[in-house]
Parts: sequence; structure tokens; C-alpha cells
Amino acid sequence: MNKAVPKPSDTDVIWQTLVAWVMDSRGDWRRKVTDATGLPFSRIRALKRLVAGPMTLKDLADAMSTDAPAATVAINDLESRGLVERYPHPENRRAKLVSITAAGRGVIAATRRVVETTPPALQSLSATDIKTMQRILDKIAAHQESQAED
Amino acid sequence: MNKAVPKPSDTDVIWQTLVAWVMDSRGDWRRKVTDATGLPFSRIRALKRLVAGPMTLKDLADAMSTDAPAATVAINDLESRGLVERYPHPENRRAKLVSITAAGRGVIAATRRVVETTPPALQSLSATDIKTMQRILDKIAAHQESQAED
DNA sequence: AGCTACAGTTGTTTACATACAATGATTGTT
DNA sequence: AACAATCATTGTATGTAAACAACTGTAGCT
Repeated sequence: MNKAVPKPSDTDVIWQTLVAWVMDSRGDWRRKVTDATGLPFSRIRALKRLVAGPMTLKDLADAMSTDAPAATVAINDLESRGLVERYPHPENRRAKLVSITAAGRGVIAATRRVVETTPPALQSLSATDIKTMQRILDKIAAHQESQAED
Repeated sequence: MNKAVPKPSDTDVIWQTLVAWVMDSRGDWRRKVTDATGLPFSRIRALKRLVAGPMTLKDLADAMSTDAPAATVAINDLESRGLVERYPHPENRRAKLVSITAAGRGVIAATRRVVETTPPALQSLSATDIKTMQRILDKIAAHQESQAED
């Protein structure tokens, strides 16, 4: 017997379901976002992590599960577009901190305005369930924001 | 004034939030799926549409929001791996139907077993909210299945 | 029969994402 | 002081995704 896979928790199952569903049904969303912003999608993902606050390139690479070279290239691109700024780390002269600019936040805001065809399965929910979903998603969003202040 | 954007419904807003959240937080999920299956992700997406039933290549291309050549290439690959079968359309000799094989269903099942780090914001929900999410996601899944029988 | 539209295929091209090797500068360790 | 580890950078290589043109065969229309 091999129990290499620890029993997934309830939230794990929910997350798996959610990811599989969204990744499968998202349709054109990714392209619409790149069209709306004029940026490759990987750059959007990098930019989004900086919304919560400045980061070193190393930390950014970790957060995106890629390596340092990829982070450098992404930030080069974003910096040349004026969406982020690089400045020396106050306590470690090897490292650099990257922070998002006002223009960068504008791009993130634009991604939030991208609309996509909503899957029928979601539209079929009752009014009560829809309100419940809204409420829970609000809680999740609130939790994200609070984390950003750490 | 320009009202080119029709007011999004409640479900639209939920969907946008969900897609943005998952696409941003999914981390390594995509890579884990390709590792677990040995298939490029675009092939998984194609394969998944066939779970509900056979389709023509044209319809598959539309469902994936790409063009016919892309569908042909994807199906060539999947067919050479024994995951789908191509056979003539009974009523239209121009068209071909593609159906998923048992091996193909096995691959889809493998994707469902891919586990990913669940975001803290989701873990922070109350037990009640988690149960509610499960219930709603079950409803959504049920609706998907019923659609598959059309 | 002749024309047009449709379904699928092949091949080409481009952009994108990702991984890896190698280097320079700084830091920490002994 | 010498060495190893860390952070960032440049360059290279590879697989993947997506768009396009051009062609074959079939169907529908007049």
C-alpha cells in the first residue's frame, strides 16, 4: 500500500474543481486580456503580483513558479513600458525591488473590465445561490486585500 | 456618452471574478496536468470537449475558439495516441465525427487527480461557507452533465 | 452543368512561454 | 583573506500556441 497522496481537504477539492472548471471554460478570456492591454499574458501575471506591494525579482520568480531569468525578462519589458519601477533594495545591494506604477495599476484595472461569456451552468443557478456566491467571493477578495498589507 | 458595454449581469460579474482569480492563482496547475498526462495543455482542452459526446472538427474548433487547422492538428495528435477516433459523419460526407476513447477518458480522469496548493483566501472560509461552495459547485457539475445529454 | 459555400487537411510563420548555462556583483562564513 | 552562496542579468534553446494561405473533396443552389 502506498499512501503518498495525503487525503485532500474539502477546500482542496473545491479548488481543484474550480481550477479545472475555469481553465476549461474560460474560452477567449486570455486573448481578450492581452488584446485589451497590449501585453503578453505572462506580463499581466507578473504585474498582478506587484499590486500587493514591492518585491524582489527572486520573490517574484518564486511567486510565479518560474526562474530568475524569466522574472528579469518580464520586468525589463514592464519597466520599458513604464508599468513598473526597479530600485535598489535598501538592505541588500545584490537585490532590487520592483514596484508597480500608477500606469501599471491602470493596466490591472483594465483587465478587470474584460467581459467573457458566462457559462450556462453558472447562469442556471437560483437567485439565492447567486447572492451566496457573491457574498463568498467578496469574503475571498477581502481576505486577499488584507494579506496584501502584511 | 457611450454605452457600448451593456450592463453585466450578476452572474457575469461572478464569472469575471472567478476567472481572474483562478487564472492568477492557479500556479503550477497547468504544468502538473501536462506532466501527469504527457500531453500539451491544448490537447487536454480539446479532449475535454469530447467527453460530452462526439463532435465534428468544425464544432470542436468553434468550441475552443480557434480555427479548423488547429482542430485538425490537435485531433491528429490525439488520434495517434489512441485517445480519440475519427469516423465519417453519417449525414454529411464532408464532415467527420470525433469521439473520445476509453483511453481518452482515462486521461481526463488523470487530470482530475492533479492537486494544487489551495490559496489561503479559500482556506480562510468558514466551515459553513465551504459546505455552501461544495453544494453550489455540485449543482454546477450536475448542470454540465445534463447538458452533455442534449 | 456550373457556381458558391462548407468541412477538412497540409504547410508556413510568428509570437509566446519555459528551461538552462554562464557571468558579474554582493553577501555571509570560516 | 578565501570560499561558497545569493541575486540579478544576458544569451541560448526548445516546445507550445495561434493565425494564415492554399488546396481537396463534398454539398447545395440556380
